Amino acid sequence: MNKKLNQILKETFQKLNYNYDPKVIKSNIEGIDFQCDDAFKLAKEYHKAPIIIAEEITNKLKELENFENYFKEVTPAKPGFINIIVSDKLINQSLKELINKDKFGIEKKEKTIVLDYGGPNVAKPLHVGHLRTAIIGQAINNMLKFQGNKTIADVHLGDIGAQMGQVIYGIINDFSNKKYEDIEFDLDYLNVTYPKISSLCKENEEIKKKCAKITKELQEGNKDYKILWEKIYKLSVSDIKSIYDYLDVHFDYWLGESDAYKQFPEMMKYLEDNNYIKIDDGAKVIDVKEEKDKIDMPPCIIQKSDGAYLYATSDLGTIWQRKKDFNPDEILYIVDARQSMYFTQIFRAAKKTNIYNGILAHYGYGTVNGKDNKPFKTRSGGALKLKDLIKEVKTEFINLREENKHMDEEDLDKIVNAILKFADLQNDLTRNYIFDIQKFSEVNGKTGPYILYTYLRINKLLTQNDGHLSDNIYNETDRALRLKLLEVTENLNMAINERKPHYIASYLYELSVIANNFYQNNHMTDLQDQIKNDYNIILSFNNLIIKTLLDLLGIHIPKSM
RNA sequence: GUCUCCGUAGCUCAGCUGGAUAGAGCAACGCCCUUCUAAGGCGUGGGUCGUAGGUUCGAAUCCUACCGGGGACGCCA
Repeated sequence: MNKKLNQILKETFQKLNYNYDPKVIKSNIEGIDFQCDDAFKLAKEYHKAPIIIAEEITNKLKELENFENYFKEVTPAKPGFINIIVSDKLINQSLKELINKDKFGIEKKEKTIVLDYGGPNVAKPLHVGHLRTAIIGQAINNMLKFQGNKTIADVHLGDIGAQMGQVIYGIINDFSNKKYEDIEFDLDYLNVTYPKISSLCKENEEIKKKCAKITKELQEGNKDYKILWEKIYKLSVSDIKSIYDYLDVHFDYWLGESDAYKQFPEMMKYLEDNNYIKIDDGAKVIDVKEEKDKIDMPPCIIQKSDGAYLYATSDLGTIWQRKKDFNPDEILYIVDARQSMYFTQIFRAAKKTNIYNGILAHYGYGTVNGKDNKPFKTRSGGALKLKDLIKEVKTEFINLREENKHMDEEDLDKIVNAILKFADLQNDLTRNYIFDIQKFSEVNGKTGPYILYTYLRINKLLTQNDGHLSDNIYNETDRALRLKLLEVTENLNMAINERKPHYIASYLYELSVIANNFYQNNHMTDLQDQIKNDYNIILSFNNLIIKTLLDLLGIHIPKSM
């Protein structure tokens, strides 16, 4: 509809010899649908008062033969606005077109995009810090897929870092009388051992060194350690997977740093051969300074002076591998914003060395903070485990009211997902947010359950319709709903192009408010056939939108609630 | 210190490619179930958009400075 209006305005501007590409915007003035503010822009160039131009344009518009097809009213206002009330006919025409369009008429794209939104460490449980990246990342993945892109999600496990050496050290100590092959332990053991050794390392330099040695030897391919590594990996990864599954977060590849390590010999040779590497204080670095830099950009260190590889090497190796295996147009990282300078270094290094010349982007999400505005910690000081968070939200929800105690498990889980995800996705991803478990038990107001409830109560009203929408609109709530439905394309485009799921969340909420308003004010019983048919068409379209957009956010609709 | 993100209602947040009277949720108060789910709807109160300048016909939005907060700044990830 906006397109249509823009076009009509453009023609009108041209008739008056104004050379400008006008745009209508949604008006927040009561009773006005759209406004065009471009008379102000023309005022300077043509040396006329904006209001004069606005009047000329409205007068010209009114001369249109088929004016009534498009407008109910067009009026110039005060300093130079042009206020537009569209005709019911235009609304319905636009709605009919939209309903027949594939994917709500969004812009299609066909790129290959790799997404990085996992990053859990093997041997450490998933905690709240992993929640945002998973939820946001999966939503962006869904959005990009919906747009037509081919997406490749890689969990990118931290599977060969310092924590592995520490856990192996712990195991060797606890099972000193057994052969590595015969050692057996379970998840609970792992969950205790890692924090134990990790804190030991902090107070005991000796142990820390031993663990580091194990890590280094593991990275270099020590076969004994590899035996234990595999046992740890199997246990931990299946646990990690089960939680991701619960959250409906999925990855096409379960690669990790250890896979990146496989790229090192080839990559390092390439870097050396092409003279991209400099020795600095005994370490191998890639210089990533640029003239325009406002700060003194440190070089990207890819091999420590003791010969060990580190995080940057592994990320560069991963890019190397992705280029080789997937040849993507873009690689997106949904990672904590605190790493933004680090990513600048990596991206520059990849570009400068011609390892990868496509688009590299870091969508830094804000830190999850506690009420003290410091990164969130539980009372005991650790990070809250995702498993515990989910359990708590679920219990809270079940206890909310009697009916919930009898709800079937599948529906329950869908609602818990909706609560968690919507609470997270309604915030702009780039900003910090205050984590409050209370927030995740909220089911009234701007929440996931509210949207689900809206869908379900409207779904019950739906009966057959013949697919032919009339040109009538029956009342104000009806009109408001139709106008809101028409906004779906614009909102989707914006969300997908900017990779900001919260635009979808907020549109969903606004649509639900209006749909509930409609529900309250229009009873489907005892209506004339024509009206009933029309309502069925717009309500089923309403629910199609809600369902589709919820899907994009990773939220699914329960059978009942 | 430098860079960076941020400061909007009591609390948590939208709005930021400039438009008219700054929006939600929660919390508070009031009203609406003989009619499709009240997990709902309607209404009331609540604001120097951190401060001060600047650009502009017009600034929460753009620019500058300052105040306040988070974060990052070479061998951690």
